[in-house]
Order: sequence, then structure tokens, then C-alpha cells
Amino acid sequence: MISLNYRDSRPIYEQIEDGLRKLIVTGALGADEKLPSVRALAAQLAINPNTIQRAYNELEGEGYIYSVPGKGSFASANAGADEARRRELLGKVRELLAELRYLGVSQQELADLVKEVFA
Amino acid sequence: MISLNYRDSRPIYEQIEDGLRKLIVTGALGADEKLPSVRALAAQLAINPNTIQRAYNELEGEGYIYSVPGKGSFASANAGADEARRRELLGKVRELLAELRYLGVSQQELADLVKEVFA
DNA sequence: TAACTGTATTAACCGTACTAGTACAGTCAG
DNA sequence: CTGACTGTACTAGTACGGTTAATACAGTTA
Repeated sequence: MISLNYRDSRPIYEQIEDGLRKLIVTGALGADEKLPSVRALAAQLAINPNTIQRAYNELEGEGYIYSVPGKGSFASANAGADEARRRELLGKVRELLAELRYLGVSQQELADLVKEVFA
Repeated sequence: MISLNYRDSRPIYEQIEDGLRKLIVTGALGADEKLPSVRALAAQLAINPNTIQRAYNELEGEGYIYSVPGKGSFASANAGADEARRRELLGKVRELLAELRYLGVSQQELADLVKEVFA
């Protein structure tokens, strides 16, 4: 479900955040679908439950999931309300595109990439 | 020339790397143009020269600049040879696009962004 | 009741970013 | 040649944050 890369300098909880966010935005995790419990995912990944909780906490702050004490954590129906993150991501994409252009990637190739993602 | 954000969790040397990389790929720093010396930039940013050196080191490893002992550091003529970085960036863009789609950004809007970068 | 859920708190360990200080060799203008 | 610049290298110390560990508590549910 999620893979960790210990060689990556990025913290584990961020890798988990990204992994879950990806599952949600790609539709692999449907709305109101139950996520693994904090302890279960910790056991599966062989890491501390606190690290999982931290990832869940931040994802809840971003609106991607919601947690109910005693019941569990679930994928949010719609996280599209996060305008700040949208602008942040657009800024990142803009910088990456500029560098890719410099690296010789054609406009056509990038346009195709956009089409592919929306296909 | 370069601004640091101490609230950012990312290391200073990475922020410097990104700043210089941006100056290079946007053409603000032309080919073989001289970069500030390790000590000069360190003084300007009020940080330790070692941190600057680390950033320069990594940028040289990526081919974005080259350094000559005794002379200085300079922007590379062509950094397009870095195929690994190209693929890395393309992967990142793909993930960002998927999330932006989920956040409600239209395909047209992203296609326009590509056009704008290449304008 | 028992086993699950999320949540909270505290202490400790450890990697690493960063600083500080120093040193050496190459370059270049005076 | 001299002196001031350049990049480079190394060591030592500090500080911060990620991660683990061990508990504890309250809500949920079969």
C-alpha cells in the first residue's frame, strides 16, 4: 500500500503523507473509505505509531482525511477546498516546467503529459 | 539575489541551490558568468561559508556550475546533459498534476500554464 | 467485558544541518 | 614578488528535529 525509502532524506511521516495523498487523489481510496488504523499501519511498516499519527494529523489538517476517535480515519469526500495548497502546487509546477524547458524538454512533450494525466 | 527562509524546514544549502538553479535556468545568470565567491555570498547572506560551499558543491555535481580553484565559480554553458534530473522532474510534475486535477484545476488551465512558461 | 479505535504526553536517542576556526594551494593585479 | 583574492578541506562543537519507546485515557463496537 505504501512504501518507505529510508535512504530518502525526507522524513518518514512526509513520505506516508505523500503516499496516502496520492492514493486519495488518484481515486484508489474512495470517499469515506477507511484507512488502516494508526497501530495497524505502524505494524505493517514496522515503525512507531506516533509517526503514523503525525502523518494522519497533518493530512487531517489539509482536509484530505478525517478522523473519528474510537472509529478510525477515513478519506475525505472532497479536499478541493484547500485554495492555499492549490496555489502552492501551481507555483511548484511553474518552477519545474521552467527547469524542464531549460533541460531541453519540448513544449509538446509537456502538453502531452498534461493530457495523459487527465486521460 | 537570493533570499533565505529560516522558517522553511528545508536546509539553507538546498534553498541556495534552488535559488541559483533558478537564476541559471531562467537565464538571469548567463553561461560562464561568475557567481559570487563562497565568502562573499556567505557574508551577504550572513551565514557560514561552509554552507555556501556545500551548495556550490552539489550544483557542480549536477552540472549547473563549475568551479575553478583560485578563480571562482561560474554558471555552466549547458546543463541539459543531466538525464537523471530530467526524469526526476518529469515524475514530480506528473504527481503534482494529478493532485491539481483532484483539487479541481482544469486541464485547460494547466495547458495554459505550459504555454505561458514557454512564451 | 474485551478488543479495537484515535489522541496525548513525556523522555530519550540520534542523525545532520549549521557554525566556528583553521589551513593550504592556485590565481591575479599591483 | 607580494598581498588579496579564489576554491577546497578538515575538525570540533552546537542545536534542532525526526523517530522511538512506554504509557495513559476516552470513545466505539461486537
